[in-house]
Amino acid sequence: MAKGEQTKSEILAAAVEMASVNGLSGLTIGALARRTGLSKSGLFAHFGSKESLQTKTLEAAAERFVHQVVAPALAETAGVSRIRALFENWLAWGTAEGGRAGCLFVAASIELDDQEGPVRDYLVWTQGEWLKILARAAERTVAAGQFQHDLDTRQFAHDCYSTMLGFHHARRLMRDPKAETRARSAFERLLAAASI
Amino acid sequence: MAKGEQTKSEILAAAVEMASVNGLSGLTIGALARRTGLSKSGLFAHFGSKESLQTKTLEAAAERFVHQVVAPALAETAGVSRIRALFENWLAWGTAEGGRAGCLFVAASIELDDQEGPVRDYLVWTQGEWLKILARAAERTVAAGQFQHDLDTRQFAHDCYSTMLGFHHARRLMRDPKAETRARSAFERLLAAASI
DNA sequence: TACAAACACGAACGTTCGTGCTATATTGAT
DNA sequence: ATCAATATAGCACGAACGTTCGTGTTTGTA
Repeated sequence: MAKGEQTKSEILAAAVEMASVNGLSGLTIGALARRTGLSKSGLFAHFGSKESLQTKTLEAAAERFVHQVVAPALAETAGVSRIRALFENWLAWGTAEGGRAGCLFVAASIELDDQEGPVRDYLVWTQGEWLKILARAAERTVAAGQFQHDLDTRQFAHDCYSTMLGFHHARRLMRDPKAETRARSAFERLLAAASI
Repeated sequence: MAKGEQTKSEILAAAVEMASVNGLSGLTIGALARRTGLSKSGLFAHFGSKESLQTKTLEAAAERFVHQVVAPALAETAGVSRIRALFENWLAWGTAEGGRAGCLFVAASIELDDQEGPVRDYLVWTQGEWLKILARAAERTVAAGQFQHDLDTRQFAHDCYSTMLGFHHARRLMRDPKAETRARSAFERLLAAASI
């Protein structure tokens, strides 16, 4: 990896962390430069615009997400156990880094829901992909004979994600010690309702 | 109402709208002054600090929320119909103003989950109250014999709110035309699982 | 070893941020 | 009509914002 790429990926690693805490608009170039030990202009040159930095940060987060949440779950055999893995990995992902920093995508989803532009477009795309991944996992579970054959898999994906969002709220804002218990309880009921 | 109070409540009405779109940190004093036709300093004098403005904005939103969501539901007879009213009113609340402007509390919940301070504290309090309202409505439904007597009402409240958050995501970010259908479907399953 | 390309820096731009002062209107009670 | 209290405007501040520019410093290649 060339020097520039190396630096860029270090910047983006810090950017993902910072944006997870302060949001994408709270991700300022000055603060990011201070944190990475670069000058503002030196850092800026890597991206050309704040908007580009935001998009690249989301891309970097998506790469991590695939690595930490999706890929390990695909290692599980298709069916309920894979769905369980997706769910558990997501909980761990949203809780990572010692409890600090919620899921960047959740934060961005709220921040950008009224802000038109390419950053929003990219976010919508990733979120759509994530829902598709959940739906596809449900389809495979139907095919495996573990879920009802007439299950609305898109609805199932939607309900799963709602549960995750509820967890995020309970855990990060309310600091409810029962957050994980609540989330798992809701998730198990979803599984039960979908199962044969 | 004295002149000052009149102006202040007009400011806060605009502030709630603006913060619903841009978030609490995106609610800037300059933009708010421009919108209300006041000078920056004139507006500022009403609050003394940005933090106070944010808190007062949340308070104003809470007042509206009680008025539009909670109070009408309390007019319904206790039981499933009241819970349904709470749910439907919430959907309408999050969709109000011609589709623009999501729920300010949802936005603030994400924005403030890592930002310590009195604004966060106040938000946590309101969200706790909201969850209590849902739980209490469930308790009354149990007492009315419409829900199972051993229902975990706090869990029920949590699951309801998760469904609302899922709706918010589907509707505002994804612009899913089926958002309401999906939300109602999930909600009806919740009701069914809790019912006798 | 020379040289071009890639990389990073410091300084400054214009704008907006929140927040103070001080003075002037506007208001409500006497 | 007078006067004190309240309400708003004007102006200025230091800091931070994203961005641009010109200039060095590394780096890989010829």
